[in-house]
Amino acid sequence: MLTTAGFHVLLALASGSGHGYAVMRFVEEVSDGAVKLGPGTLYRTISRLVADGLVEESDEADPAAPHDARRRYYRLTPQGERAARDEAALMARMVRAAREAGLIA
Amino acid sequence: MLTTAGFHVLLALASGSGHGYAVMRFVEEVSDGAVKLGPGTLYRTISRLVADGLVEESDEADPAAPHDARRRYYRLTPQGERAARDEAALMARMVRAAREAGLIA
DNA sequence: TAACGTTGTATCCGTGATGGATATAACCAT
DNA sequence: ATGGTTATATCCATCACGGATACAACGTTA
Repeated sequence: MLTTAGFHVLLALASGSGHGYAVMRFVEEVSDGAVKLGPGTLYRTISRLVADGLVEESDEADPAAPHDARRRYYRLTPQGERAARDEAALMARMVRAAREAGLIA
Repeated sequence: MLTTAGFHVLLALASGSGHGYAVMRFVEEVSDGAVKLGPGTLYRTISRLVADGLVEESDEADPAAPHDARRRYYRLTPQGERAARDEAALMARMVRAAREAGLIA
C-alpha cells in the first residue's frame, strides 16, 4: 500500500502539479492547511516513487510558466496512475464507511 | 495528524467494533481485503490512541455476544470522535480532489 | 476428553517513513 | 544590491510499520 505522503504526491501530480514545490503547495491547499509536506518528506517520497516506477522525471516544462532552471518536472507513469486510482477508490470506501458511521454528512 | 492505522482504528470503533480483534476484521472487510492490520500494528496503535486520550477502555461488553474473558473493549472519547470526524472530512476532500483529477468516477 | 482451528491479546525486532533543521542557490521585485 | 520567495537536497533523531512469535481461551466435533 502507498504511504500517506506517497498518495498525496501522486494526487498532486495527477492534478497537474508538475514539480516538487508545486506538489507541496497543492497538498497544503487541497487539505486546507491540515497537511504540510516538509522538504524532507517531499523529496524523499518523490525519489521513492521514481525508484518504484510510479513516477518519472520529465524534460517538458510547463509552457505557461516562465522558465526556471531549478525546477525538476515529474509525471505519473501508467503504473503510477493505476496505483493512484486504486488508492483513491480505497479512500472513497473509507469515506463511505465514515458517512455510514455518522462521522460526516 | 493521525496515522493511517490510527484512523482505521477510530473508524472501526465509531462503527461499533468494540474490541481489538473486531477492529482487525472490520478494517479488512471495509477495505475489501486491501488493508490488513497485523497484531503488532493493531495493539500498538490502540495503546497509543489510549495514551493520547482518543480512545478509552470500557468495562461494558457487547450484550449481544457470548461472554469472552479474553476480550478488551474500547470506545471513542469525545476527543477521539472529534479527531475521527476531522480526519474523515480531510479524507473526503482528498477523494473530491481525486474525482476532479479524473482518477475515480 | 482430546484434538483442532479460530479467536483474542501481547511483545519483539528489523526496516522503513516521518518531521524538522540545515544548506544552498536561483528567481523576482524594489 | 538587498531581501523575500521559490526550489531542491540531505542529515538525523524519532516514530511507526509489518511480520514473526508466543500464549491462551473459546467452540466444535470426533
